[in-house]
Amino acid sequence: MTYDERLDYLLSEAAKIFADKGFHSTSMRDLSRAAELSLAGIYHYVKSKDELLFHIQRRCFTEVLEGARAAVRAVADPEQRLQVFIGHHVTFFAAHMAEMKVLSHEADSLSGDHLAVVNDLKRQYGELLLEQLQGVAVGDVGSVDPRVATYALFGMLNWIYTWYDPTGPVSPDRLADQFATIYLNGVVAAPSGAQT
Amino acid sequence: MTYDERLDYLLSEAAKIFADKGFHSTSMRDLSRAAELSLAGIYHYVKSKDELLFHIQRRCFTEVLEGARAAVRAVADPEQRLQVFIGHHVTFFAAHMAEMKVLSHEADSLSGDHLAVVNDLKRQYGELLLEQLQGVAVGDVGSVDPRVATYALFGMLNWIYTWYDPTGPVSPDRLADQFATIYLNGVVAAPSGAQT
DNA sequence: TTTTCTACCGAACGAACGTTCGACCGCGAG
DNA sequence: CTCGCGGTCGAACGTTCGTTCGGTAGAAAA
Repeated sequence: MTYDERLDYLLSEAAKIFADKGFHSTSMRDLSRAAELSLAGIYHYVKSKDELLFHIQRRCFTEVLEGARAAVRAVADPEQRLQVFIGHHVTFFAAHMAEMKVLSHEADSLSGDHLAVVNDLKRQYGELLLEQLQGVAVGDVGSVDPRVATYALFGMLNWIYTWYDPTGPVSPDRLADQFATIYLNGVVAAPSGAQT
Repeated sequence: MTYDERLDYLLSEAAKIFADKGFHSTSMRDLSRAAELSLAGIYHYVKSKDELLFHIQRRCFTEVLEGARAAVRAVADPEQRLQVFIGHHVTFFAAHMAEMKVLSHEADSLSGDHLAVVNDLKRQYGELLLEQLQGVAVGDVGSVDPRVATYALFGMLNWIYTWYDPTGPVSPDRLADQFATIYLNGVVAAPSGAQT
């Protein structure tokens, strides 16, 4: 096992435990057990517990950001772009539950430079969504603040770590479709007739 | 100051600190400082740190549940009921930010009986929303699972603790309206014409 | 006046925490 | 062969944690 593989393994095991018990309730001893590495051995790969969380968050956020950029680049229609953004987020979330839960739930367990870096990624991701939102008219004649619409969607999307089971009856693809339907057209049946 | 007032004060100060630093990062010494009570004195009012969190969560959840029940009882139209439910949740959230953040963010910091009691309240609250949803047709001809629709709304609503400032430019009432618009009719402008 | 009880506190306890230290081992370079 | 170094470890460090214990002050009850 190379150095990089070992680090990967440590990070992914750590993500699982952080997701399960929370960052602050996880001890370095828990991690050493799960990563099959001595307590002291962990410090050969990371400087501190905080840095470990930082690595997990930055890596995951970078990946989801780049994935989303690539996904929306592939289609032209604004409404479809928004759909694709949602689809990518949900699918990625379902495929990386532990890391994404850590990203969503431990958003302010970091501080200082670490927090600043992650917050900058968050800003970029939010702006990417905002751009997609500008393509579709928001609400009935602009009565909805785009920033509110952004946070509303992220809430819907990120909340899934509290309840969703990717192996349950609702597949990630179907979940994505349903979220897109709700967010784009609402929960109330269209007033009969006209629908895409 | 009576016993009950003292306990209230302790609970509300504790809620603020839990909201600020998280449950596990808050020490009993932090609480004793904020509540102007000695460390040992706290244990005259609660049996443990866990019980303290439990009191905060149960009290807040009971209040929001009863408030929501009263709110939807007051109107008859199904669509308006849903609107009222959303309005109540947002307004209550904005008025009790600390407690509601603790409720949302420390959902599984409890265990055993305490967790079971809070989860039961959560179940009731979810069912109340589900009942409101049954009044309006969900999605275009039932393509959306009501359970998914429920979680989607709760995500939108509860996520506000991560970004919303009730004293900022968007008032709680306006936020509620915008959430209702998005959730009921979607973010895409209606295909021209017909709108309630 | 004496007793009882409620509210409260200082000091301490044992456990668990994140981190560090010094040493050991196997391996490629010299 | 031996030297140095990257990877690993057991043991310990100092600190902080949640909780408990024995006791005090003061008001109410006797």
